[in-house]
This record gives sequence, C-alpha cells and structure tokens, in this order.
Amino acid sequence: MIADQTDMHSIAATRRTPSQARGKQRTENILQAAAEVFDEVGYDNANTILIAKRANTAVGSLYDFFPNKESIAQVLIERHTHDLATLLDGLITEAVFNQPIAQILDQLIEPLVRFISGRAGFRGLYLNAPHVGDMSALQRTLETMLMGRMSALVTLRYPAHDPAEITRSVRVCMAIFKSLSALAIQGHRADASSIDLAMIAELKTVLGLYLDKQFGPT
Amino acid sequence: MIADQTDMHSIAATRRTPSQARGKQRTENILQAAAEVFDEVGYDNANTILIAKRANTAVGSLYDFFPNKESIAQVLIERHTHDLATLLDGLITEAVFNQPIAQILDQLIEPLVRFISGRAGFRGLYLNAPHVGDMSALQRTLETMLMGRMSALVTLRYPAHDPAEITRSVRVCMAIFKSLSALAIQGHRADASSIDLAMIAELKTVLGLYLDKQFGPT
Amino acid sequence: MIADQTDMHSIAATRRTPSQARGKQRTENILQAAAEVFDEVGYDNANTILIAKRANTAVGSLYDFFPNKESIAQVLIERHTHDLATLLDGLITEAVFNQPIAQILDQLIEPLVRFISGRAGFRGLYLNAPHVGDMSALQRTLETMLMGRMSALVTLRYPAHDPAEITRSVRVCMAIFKSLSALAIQGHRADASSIDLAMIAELKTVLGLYLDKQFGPT
Amino acid sequence: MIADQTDMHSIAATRRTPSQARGKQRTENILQAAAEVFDEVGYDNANTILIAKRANTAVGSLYDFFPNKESIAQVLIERHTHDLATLLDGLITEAVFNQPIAQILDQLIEPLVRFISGRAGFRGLYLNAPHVGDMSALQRTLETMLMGRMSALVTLRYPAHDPAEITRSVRVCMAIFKSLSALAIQGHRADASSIDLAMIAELKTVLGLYLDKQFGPT
DNA sequence: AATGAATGAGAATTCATTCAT
DNA sequence: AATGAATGAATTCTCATTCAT
Repeated sequence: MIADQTDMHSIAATRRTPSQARGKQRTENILQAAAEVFDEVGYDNANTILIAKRANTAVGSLYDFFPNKESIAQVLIERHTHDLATLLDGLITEAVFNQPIAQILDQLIEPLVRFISGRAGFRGLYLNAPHVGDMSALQRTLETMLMGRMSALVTLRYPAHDPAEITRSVRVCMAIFKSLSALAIQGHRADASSIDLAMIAELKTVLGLYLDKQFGPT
Repeated sequence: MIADQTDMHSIAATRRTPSQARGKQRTENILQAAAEVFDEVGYDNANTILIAKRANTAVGSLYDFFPNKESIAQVLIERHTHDLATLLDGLITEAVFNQPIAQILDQLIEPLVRFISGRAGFRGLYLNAPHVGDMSALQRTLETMLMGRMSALVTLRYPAHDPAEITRSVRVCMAIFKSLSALAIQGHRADASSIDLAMIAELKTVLGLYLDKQFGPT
Repeated sequence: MIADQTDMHSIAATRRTPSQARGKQRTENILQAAAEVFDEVGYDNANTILIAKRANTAVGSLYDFFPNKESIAQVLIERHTHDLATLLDGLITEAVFNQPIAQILDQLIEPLVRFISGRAGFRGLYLNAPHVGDMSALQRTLETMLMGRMSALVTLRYPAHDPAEITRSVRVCMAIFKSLSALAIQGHRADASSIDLAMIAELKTVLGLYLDKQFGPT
Repeated sequence: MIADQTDMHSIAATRRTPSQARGKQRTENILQAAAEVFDEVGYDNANTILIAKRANTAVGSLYDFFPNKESIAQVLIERHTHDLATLLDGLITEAVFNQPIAQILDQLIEPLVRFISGRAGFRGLYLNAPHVGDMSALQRTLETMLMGRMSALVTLRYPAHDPAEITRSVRVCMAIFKSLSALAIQGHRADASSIDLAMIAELKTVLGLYLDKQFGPT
C-alpha cells in the first residue's frame, strides 16, 4: 500500500495520472460498447454482461464506473444532448438571419443528420426508443434541449409570431425531423457517409414547405 | 333463483353460448388489459402477471387463451391491421378520384387518427414501439398493410408517376403520419374525443403541402 | 330430490342403476385412457387434462371419480395386482407339483407375458417406471404380491430349502422376469399377439437354467 | 490474514488457477448434487432449485455452467459413458481369450458393479430411469456404448456365431446385468463397499449359465 | 354428475447487481 | 481497480386441482 502511494507520485510526474487515464479509457470503451448494443437491440433488451464483453471488460468494472445500467444510458444521452447543443449553437449563429428558409435548412439538416448518424446510441436511446419507462425522463432532457434551440431559432428567424404557435410548429418540425432522419439513417450503423440523401432532400422539402406556410415565405 | 329464471328469457341470447361467451369475454378482457399495459409500459416491460391482474384473472387463464406473451401482442396487431384496413377501404373508395388533395386529407386524416386513438395497444405496440426484437415481424404486417393501402391511394390519385418515387413519398407520408398522429393522441388514453385538433390540422397541412409539391397541385 | 328418489326405484327395477352404470363406464374410460397415457409418456409426464380428453370427459369428471392423479395410478396398480394374482393362482395350482421346471416355465411364462402386454398401464407404472417418489409405495403392493406368489410356488416346488435362499432366488427371478419381459413386449402397444417370442424363449431358458442350478434339476 | 499469506505457499497449487479452479469445483459440486438428487427422486422430479441448494449455490450459478436441467444430466451420462468405456476397455483386454466364461465374469462383474454403485447419478439416470421423454436419447448413448463393448467381447470370446444371435444374447445379458446389479446396489448410496455380494454371485451365476448354454461351455 | 374455465403454486430460466479475490 | 463468479428476485409458462354453472 505504502509502496503504491510512493509510486503514485513518481509515476504521476511522468505519466500524467495513469490510472485515471486508464479509467477514462475504460469508461469510454464501456460507453461505446453500450451505445452499440442499445442501437442493436434497444435499451430493454441490452444486458450488462454483453455490454461489458463488447467493451473487453468484466461486468464488475462496468459497475465500478456506473452505478447501474440506466446510468450508462444517462451519460450517453447527456453527451448527445451536450454535443448536439454545441453543434446547433455553432450552426445556428452563422446560419440564421435574413436567409431564405431553404438555405437555412440546407445548412442545418444534413450536418445534423450526419452528426446523429455518427453518434452511437442515439438511435437506440432516442430515435427508435419507446417513450415509456425509465428512459422517458432522460429522453426528455434531450428533447427539451432540442425544443429550446429550435424555438430560439424560429423565434429569431420569425419574430413577431405567437409564441404558442411557434411552440406547436417546433414540435411539428421536431417530430418530422425525428421520423424522417430515422428513415435516412436506417440500417446505417454509425457510418456517417452512408445516409440516404434522397430522404434528406425530402426532409428539407417538407420542413421548408411547412415553415414557409406557417410563417410566410421570406 | 326465481329472478334468474325470469331473466333467463331476456338474457337467453347471452346464455345461448355459455362457455364460448365466457371465454370470449375473458379473451377480450385479457386483450384489453394487455393493450393498456402495452400502452403504459411498452411490450418489453409488460409482464403476464400484471396483464392477468389487470384483466382480473389468473396467469393460468391467460395461458389458456394465448400460448405466450407475444401471441397476445400478435392478436392485437392483427386486429389493428384488419380494422384499419377495413376503415381505410371504406374511406378510400369514396374519397379519392378527382378531389383536390386537401379534401381527401380532410376526409381521411381525422377519422384515421380518431380510430387509432381509440385503439388500445396501438401506441404501445406500433406508434411508440422500437423496431427491434420479437415485435419487428408483427409490426411489419401492420406497416406493410398501411404502405400498400397508401401506395394504392397515391397511385390512383396520381397515375403516371414513377412507382419508385411513389414508394418513397409514401414512406415519407407514413413516417409523418405516425409521428404527428402520435403527438395528436399523446396522453389521451383511449378517449377519442380528446385528440389534439390543432395537431391534426398541422398534419393535414404538412401532408397536403408535401403531396402537392411532389405530384403537382390539383 | 324426493321425485328423484322415487324415480330411482322405478328405473332401478328396469335399468339397473343407470347413473351408476354410466359412472362405471366413465370410470373405466378414464382408467383406460390414463393407462395408455402412462404407458406412452410415463406417470410423471402424464397430465390430467390429456387423460380426460383421451377418455372423452372433462377434467372435472376425472376428479369426480378420483381424488387426484395418483389415485388413478393406484387403482390401476391394484387391478393389475389383483388380476395378476388371480391369473397366477389359476396357473400355479394346476401347474406345479412334480413337473420338471422347464415344463412349469412353459406353462407360466408366456401366459404371464401375454397377460402383462395386454394390460394397459402395466409398463408405464411398473415395468418401465422409476422406483422413486409417490409411486414406490404403490409399486410395492404389486411387487409384494408377486414375490409372495412366487415364493409360494418355489417353496411348493422345492421344499426343504432355506427360506432366505428362496427369497433371494425369487428376487432374482422377478428381476429377470421384469427386465426380459419388458424387452419381449417392447413397443407393442397393448397388442398381446405381437410379443417377441424369441425373447420369451430366452426368458424361459435363463430362468430354467438358474432354477435348476439353485434347487437341483428335477 | 497472516495465516492466509503463510498458507499461500502450501495452497499455491490451488491458487494457481483461481477462477478455473473455483469454477471447476462449483461445476463438480453441482454435478454431484444433481447426481444425488437424480438418484433420490428421479430426473423428472428433480428441480434446479433443489439441486442448487444441495450444491450450496444459487440457481443462477447452476445456469452459469449449464444451459438447462437436461444438460446436467447429459454431462453426467456422458461421464458415465466415458468412464465405463475406459473401465471396460481395461478389463476386457486382459480378461478375455481362452479363459472359461466363469473366470471372465469373475473379473468383470464385481468391478463393474462396484464402479456403478460408486457413480452418483447412474441409478437415477439409467438403472432406474424410465425410457421416455427427454432422457431417452441420452440414455441411448450409454446403452449403445455398453452394447458395443459387450458385443465385441462376446464376438471375441465366441467367434463363428451368428451376429444376430449374438446381438440378442447381448441384449439379454445387458438386461439381466441392469436389473440384478440394481438389486445388488439397492439403497447403497455411493458407498461402494456395501454392495450385496450374494446378489453379485447370483448375477455371475445367471450370466455364466446363460452364456455357456448359448455358446457352448468352454 | 358433467363440464371446462379458473386458480395459483411451482418450475425453468434470465439478468441486474454484488462481492470475494 | 479489475475480474467474473455468485446471488436471487423477477419473469415466463405449466399443470394439478377447484368451482361455478
């Protein structure tokens, strides 16, 4: 024990928290493995031993880093939420004012879908997941963030519109985005390059038509 | 006793098939209970004891009528498929030729959503269900029927269009219909009168805009 | 009730206890059905609903006549015990004294095996049955009877031999008889004519050799 | 603690393969427990919880090592088959040529019965088991091996005899061996020293007489 | 007595989680 | 921290037995 502690210091100096680094790596492996499994069989049918095996660890290690199965999904969803928020913040600031809606969609949709299709776990935990049970609350964090960003975007782009109306329209857009992007990604396992571009075009068309209709063509 | 005998005449119709009637009723109770449970917690999290309790029966009875849990879902989906097909056949024949698309949607969408919102189990097994595992095959029967009816409708309404294009458009419409009707029904438990009419309107708007765009306004 | 009783008498005079006759018939049907099922799948794997169906009755009726599954087996074994005892008593009295053992076996073995092969339930409950669990006690009644008859026979045929020795020899003969007669009957479903005669011959040979050796040739 | 460390040296052999050794031990415990339970109540009446308890484990552990109840029986029967084959191969090569049959039996029978009586599970799964249901196929592997060895032995000892005749004789010997060895072992739970020697003698007598008769005394 | 639907304890099996090493 | 064996509650399904009709 004492020897260990002594080692810690000397190693720390050179190797920069090796154990933490290893732990970090293991955490990432577990998250990645879990994400893949969730995508493949869904959260309910995923089992922890399979996840651990996929991550080249033992179940016990999984529980060293996560208190339970749900918490793994939680971290994944939080990351998706955070990363998507970041992406959207990047895209929205440059993309919005005074451009015709079609151009905005051109700049937003495909990057978004590409991003999503590359995020392991996104489909299994959100796009294709049933909205029941333990997951609902987690899914809501993602959904809420998306709704917020989208509402902000729409409010910026179309000021002077009834907020209630905006909210409903955003829900409509979100639902359409979710369902059609799921189609566009369908069966493409974390392979960002192989999304269905025709379906992306349809998605843009539908959203463009709808937004123009709702808020007036600009 | 005497009262019973007197009643016999009036309820003769019921007593005519005593065993079948009871069995039928029990089957229906189980199906109804299962449908509700599926809607509430999803197929995966539903368990047979809970379903039986909800149906005021013992598990054993459930297994008198259904060989396993999946078969209950199967019967429900088959019914949904059949009843929806019947409804669509009724609506489509009268509704289609030469009317503007907006009118067709007026006649189709709300009845459809009302129908769906009144069908216990529809959300849990189809609208909100992930397409993984045991259910996929069953869901496909419903999906295939819907796709078929929709493709026929669109082909009738817009002849001389590329079948491949039609197929993609129908997929788009189906996805939009699924996601927005889920929003319209949201949280309304088998209460057909309380669907969200504003959302229905949005659904009609979106589909109308999209179809006009795809196949030319008429 | 009173009317019933009155009827009872008048009917009894002409029809000889009709309800009892029907009950008797039903009992027999159940016993026969159970015997067949026991032969086919064994006591443990037999289930009461299957037995009832085979007997063209409802399970409930089965329980009108028998308090439980075991009691059906009990009645069958008791019958086998009784009928076999009767048969043996018939065969033994005429067969025994002063004949060479080979002749006695000629008179005993084939009739016995034919009898057994024609008794539904005998194989399932005795010849092929494991000697464990609920059945053991019942099987013992049959076994005890057989041992008694056989011991008597041997004692008559070979007086002046040590009873302990006789007992052991009878156990040996019984075991040989059981196992080889099972082979002779093998796969012949209550079809008394199709027992394996070569195996019967072997059985007689073995028992003859053994008895001659044990008690001296006569 | 200190004691443990000291022990480390002496039990190093055990600790060498910690996981495998423990797993191995657990597997053996389960097999032993299952074997005992099978002997006591038969395969059908044995249940996994009882087996697990007897093995001082939880059911789950049982299923860590065996996919289902049948597979436990399978392993036991395979072991019996293998070990018995090994034993027989050892006994037969030295035992056979030119010796009188009585001497061969002297060398074979008692070791065989001793071996069998020491094998937990042998009675429950084979000697006393009904030949129906899931077990039949497994039992056949054992039976087939035995028949093969025995046929080979008899063919070596008595060449120039009709194979069909040999086959029937071997079946007869096998049946006799099964039934009389069961008697010799009766109630002796894995206690090899307490087999019934008088019954062993009877078994040898019977087989000797029969074989001499069938194939000519030598 | 007859019927067969209903009951629920019990058996096989799975899997999230814990714990000894 | 790492390992994976161990645990046992939970789940699906079966079947002897009961009971309303």
